[in-house]
Amino acid sequence: MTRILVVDDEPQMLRTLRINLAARRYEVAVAADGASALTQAAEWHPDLVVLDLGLPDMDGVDVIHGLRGWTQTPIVVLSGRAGSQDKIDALDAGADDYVTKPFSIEEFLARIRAVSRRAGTQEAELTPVQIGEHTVDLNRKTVSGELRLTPTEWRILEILLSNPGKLITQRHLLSEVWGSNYVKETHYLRQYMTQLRKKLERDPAHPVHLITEPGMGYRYTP
Amino acid sequence: MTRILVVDDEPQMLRTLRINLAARRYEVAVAADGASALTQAAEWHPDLVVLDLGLPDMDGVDVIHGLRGWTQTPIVVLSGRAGSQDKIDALDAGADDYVTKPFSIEEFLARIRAVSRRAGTQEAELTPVQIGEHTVDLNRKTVSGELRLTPTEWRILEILLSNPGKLITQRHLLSEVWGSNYVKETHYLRQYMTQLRKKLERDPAHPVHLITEPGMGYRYTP
DNA sequence: TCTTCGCGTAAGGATGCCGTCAACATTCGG
DNA sequence: CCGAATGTTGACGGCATCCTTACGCGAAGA
Repeated sequence: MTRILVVDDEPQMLRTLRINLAARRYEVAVAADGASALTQAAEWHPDLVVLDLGLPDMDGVDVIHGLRGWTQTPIVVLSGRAGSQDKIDALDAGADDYVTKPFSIEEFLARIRAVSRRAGTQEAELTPVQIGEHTVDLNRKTVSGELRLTPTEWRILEILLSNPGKLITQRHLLSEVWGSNYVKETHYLRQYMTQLRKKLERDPAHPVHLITEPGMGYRYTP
Repeated sequence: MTRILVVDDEPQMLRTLRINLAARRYEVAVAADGASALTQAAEWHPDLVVLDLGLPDMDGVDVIHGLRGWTQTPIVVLSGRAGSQDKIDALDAGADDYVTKPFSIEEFLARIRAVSRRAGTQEAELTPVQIGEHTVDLNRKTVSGELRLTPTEWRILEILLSNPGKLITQRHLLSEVWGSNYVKETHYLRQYMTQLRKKLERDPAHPVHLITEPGMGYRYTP
């Protein structure tokens, strides 16, 4: 399910967007100012951000810069200002589309689809993955054999499994799962990797699929 | 250089767009109707298509479908029709953005940049490199044949392989890998070059790809 | 021929990282 | 309000990687 973060300070607009997006089966989170938008995005990792430029605490373009510092998540800007310079600034800062109020909700949804279609090459239905004697289905978040994984375990596994054979640096894992302030806390990873191996590997002491690359990171090998 | 195909039947508009795009160092080709647009696109393989919906010979949405049948090239639609249903149809057919006339040329250019920026992020993959009988993939940090390299080995190899044929001075390697305070410690390099050759070269005593240039530095020759 | 210098190779000790166990804090559902 | 599941933190032994030292070799020059 596509996760959308809606950033707007007008309760009326927030309500309208949330209802319409939820009706289309999007998973929606909201933020009312720039600061909480940035923290929300870092924690929740939305697939798309809808951003109103008229925020109370900071300039909308700065919010775009803040997001683009670490993520390529599509950004659709909403704005009451129709001036072309505003559009140019927002688009060049890294926004993917710019919609001026008032707008048709149907057009807005079509633009959401267009933008996330272009971004969503990864969304192409991941096939279930075999790890030892277990089958992991990332789409349905299920593991064969009465096994249950915790949310954090899923987030780690998701990153590793969707890049088969590729080395994922500790830095990347930590910043994706815990946020960029936790880049040094490598013992988190050690902790959860042992958990995952205990649950998934046939012989947790000699892992075959969840491999450590000393000094660098971890790797899933099929 | 980015290649843009402009499809429009009004000579005035064609002229304006071509001049403005050329001034921004885009390479421009033009087409005046849907049929020639499709053949032009097939022959010329543009990086982006600017498409006016009001063509004389066929419906604009059909042109989009025709393009989307074989290419993912970004499409920016121009249209005089501001109706939201037109936008929805075009976007859902596969267009990436929709601009209504009249429009600011600067805004239009910003949207061109935004769309082609998003399309460009999907590429940028380094191709694996052959060394003797081994294949080295810098992206995934893998070597064919159950071989594993240490972090320092990777950092050295990364510098050498991304400059094929070029001489890399000892000074440069040392300062990149160990820092500028270690510029004199050339024995570090000897140590690690031996290791790399042992792991990668067919005959480590007579290297073919990881070459020493006495007194200067090292070189990777494909 | 002898000397000097830079390079390649080998082996051993030091360091830092990793895996693991265990305790504590926090969250969540009943 | 309580208990269980999850997340966080600390401690410690083992081991891979890195650094260091030592020595042999060959090329260039005196």
